[in-house]
Amino acid sequence: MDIPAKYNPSLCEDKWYSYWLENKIFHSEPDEREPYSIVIPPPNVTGVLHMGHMMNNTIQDVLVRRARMLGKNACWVPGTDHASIATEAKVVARLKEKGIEKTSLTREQFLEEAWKWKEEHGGIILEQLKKLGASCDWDRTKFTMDPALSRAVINTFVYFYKKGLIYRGIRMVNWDPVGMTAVSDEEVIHKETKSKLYYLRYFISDGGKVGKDYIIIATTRPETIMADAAVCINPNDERYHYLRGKKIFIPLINKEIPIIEDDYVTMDFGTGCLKVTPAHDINDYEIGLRHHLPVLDIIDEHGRLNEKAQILVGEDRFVAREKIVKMLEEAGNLEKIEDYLSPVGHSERTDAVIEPRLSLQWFLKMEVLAQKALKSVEDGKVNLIPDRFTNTYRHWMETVRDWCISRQLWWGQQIPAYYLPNGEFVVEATLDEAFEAAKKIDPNVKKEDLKQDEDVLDTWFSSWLWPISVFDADKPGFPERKANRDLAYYFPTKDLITAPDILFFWVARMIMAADEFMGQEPFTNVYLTGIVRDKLGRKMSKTLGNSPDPLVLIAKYGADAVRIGMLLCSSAGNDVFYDESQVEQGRNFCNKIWNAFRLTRGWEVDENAKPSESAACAVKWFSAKLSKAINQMEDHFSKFRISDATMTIYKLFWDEFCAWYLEAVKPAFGEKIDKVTYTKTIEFFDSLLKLLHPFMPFITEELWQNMEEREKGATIMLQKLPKATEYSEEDITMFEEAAGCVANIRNMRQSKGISPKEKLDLFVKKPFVNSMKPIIEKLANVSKIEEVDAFDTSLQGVNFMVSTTEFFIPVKVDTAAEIAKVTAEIERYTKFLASVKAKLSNEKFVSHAPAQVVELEKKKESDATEKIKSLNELLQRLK
RNA sequence: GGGAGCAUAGCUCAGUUGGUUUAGAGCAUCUGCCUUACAAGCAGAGGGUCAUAGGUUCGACUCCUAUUGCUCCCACCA
Repeated sequence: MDIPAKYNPSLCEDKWYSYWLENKIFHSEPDEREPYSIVIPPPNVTGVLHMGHMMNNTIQDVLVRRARMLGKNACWVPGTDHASIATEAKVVARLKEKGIEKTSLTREQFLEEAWKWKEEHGGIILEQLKKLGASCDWDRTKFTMDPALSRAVINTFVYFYKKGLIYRGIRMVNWDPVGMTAVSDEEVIHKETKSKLYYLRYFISDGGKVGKDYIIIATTRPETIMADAAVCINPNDERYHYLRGKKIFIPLINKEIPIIEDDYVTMDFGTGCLKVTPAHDINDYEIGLRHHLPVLDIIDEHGRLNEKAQILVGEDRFVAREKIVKMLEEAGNLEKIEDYLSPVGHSERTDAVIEPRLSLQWFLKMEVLAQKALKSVEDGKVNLIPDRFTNTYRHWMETVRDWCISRQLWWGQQIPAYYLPNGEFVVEATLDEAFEAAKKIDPNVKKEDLKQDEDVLDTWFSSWLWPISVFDADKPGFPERKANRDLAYYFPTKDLITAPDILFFWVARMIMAADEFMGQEPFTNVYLTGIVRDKLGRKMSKTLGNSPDPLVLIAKYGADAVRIGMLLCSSAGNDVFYDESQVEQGRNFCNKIWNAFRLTRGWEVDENAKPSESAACAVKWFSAKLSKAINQMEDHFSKFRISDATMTIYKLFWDEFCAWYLEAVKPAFGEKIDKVTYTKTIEFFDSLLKLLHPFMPFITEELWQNMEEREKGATIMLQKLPKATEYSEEDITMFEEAAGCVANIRNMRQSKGISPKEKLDLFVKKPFVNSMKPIIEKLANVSKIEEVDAFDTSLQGVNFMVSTTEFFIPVKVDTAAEIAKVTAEIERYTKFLASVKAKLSNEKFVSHAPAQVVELEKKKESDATEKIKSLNELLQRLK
């Protein structure tokens, strides 16, 4: 035998992946079969594979491969997301390393750099997915900034603008001073942050001069006092009624501002006095609107104080905070400082502290879109798995605010709004169309006078079209897509596998877009995977350095092992605690499969021999077991219980097929195996490999190809998954009884130090009806099974019971130990019997419980009574 | 502050309309085996008052209430 004893994944993974690619097995074209389509959640184009991707894509691959083997036309569309903020930040950083500032480049020059970066790094993550075995249709690989996809985005913008859902306005937005752009509410992460509450003295104006009296105002942001427009008190706060109509001075700059009254102020928080800074706080902005306060913006786009601040100009807001506190202290305006824990908004992408900032942005009205998207889920047209996410989904959809879709970046789809010299604008997909439209406003306008909006669109404004746009790429029209063959065939997709943290960012918005443009849901099931955490429960992250490199893992253990490791610990919606031992388990499993193959491969077949009795039994039993497992797996898959399905096939292969079946059919040393059993075994093995294939594509292909001579281009990938047949449950229970008997005998051998090689006699009390007796003989190494009415009391030996059948093996025993064991057994059963009897003597139980439950208890009673009786007899004999 | 979820063996989790469960699995642990497919293996064993306290019920891991601990989401008290 020339097969090595250990499976070496590196010898077959690349080989078979190339084979699949060469034979275009992942590629799908519409045909008469039922489609099964999945779109990949597009990873960031500049990203690298992390454990979350591994988990996510393994599950997708399992589903796709399974669908393919069920005879469906499976299509898994891969691609990447341009991720505007993240990518732009990386490009800016790279330029900086070269000593180039973004501001020194033109938009075109910058974009050239960005595309270069994309070409260099964009494919990395997809190449990594190939190592995992992902059976994506690579010919359909898309990028959210591909010309056709970008066109779709622009057309969508124009469409919503003309529908009146997109508007432009000055609003307080979440400003990311590092990314130098506005971000949407969803991109702001609130973190509990340790900060300080500063109590400042504001002196009351005495006829335009700084008076002697002061009030104390608590603030977390002393650096913004220069932008204060008023001090606000609650109208019901009698403590401050004396301030009505008075004015007050801002410390340091001595600017006089009014005292105003508003219900917004909480009397018992801080001092009950609130400094109102309309330009730098969303609430203050709203108070300002109510009281017509001036808005003074003293922080620039970098988060630094500008000249309007008068002091500390050019200082970063946090530096300014430190400095101004000192200045206030020196000036006698600082009362005290308290530690304070408060939620502070951070940018999802850059982690910068968000600065509320007034700016001119584009918004999409969400109310109606959200209502419809909520209905899709509530009506069950989209199933969230697990369904408890429906609650959070509903909450979000009911409280959603308008979506800020403009970003002050260059990397992305530029907003198709064109400004006329007079400040008016038109929204059209192209400059030519815009020119036509502009002429209607101003007949004298020249094309070159039109200036396109500088901003780009939020990345999610392109990814929400993903399940539509990936099929539409060869058609210029959007939303004119009726005639698109691929879209008509593959849309809607079936399942979406993604992480719960982008349920709102992405999933909800895809539902909105699909409803708007396709009039139906973009997918039926949304399977939300857990977040992969380390053993300590921390989220895997680059900064913590606790995320293993998936490629290193694959190199070390093999892709199949990594996949099994991920699958075994993945239950929907629950966080996943990753530990390398799971991958190790996967590797061991590969090895087990490999060695089972080596065994069958090494058998020599005797064409004329008849199957042994034990082999015949094993075949009968295993075919029943196989069918049962197939049914169980189908059930698990229908409920997205992927880890259970994995465990079902894992145990079927290892515990049933290897540990019992192969042992039962294995010919004695030096002997050949009969043809019938051999053929059956290979058939079973073939079925098992097919069932395993979606989980472990590489090793199964390798072994399947080696089982027999295959045609050119043949692959296990396209074989039909075995179907369950009618089977007898009795064959299974009979076998289990026999196996129980074998286990008892093995146990006895071990405790008595009897070698497995030593043949034993086995006596059993009549009647012993079991069709699997030969299994006992072979696997327990029993020379004969003799049925008797009563055991020979003159023989010393060991008794044991399986279910209610009594067995006896004559061997030398330690009588005292045996007595102790039996006594303990009797005690245990007596206790159990007592509890059953108590139940049965309870009239209420007998009258209320269903008949079959009562019957069951009665059976337990009689069984236990029986057992105690024979145990007592045994005890007598021992004595 | 509001909402959701979780708590079962050392670890990770099943337990699917409350009764075939005297609570299961995998891993880990321990014991014995280099048995001619596999020591990445084989054969066995031990290990849980199902977070706590009540309640409903003939019967509760399962349903209800409260408490404790953890996690996540949402939220403009300076």
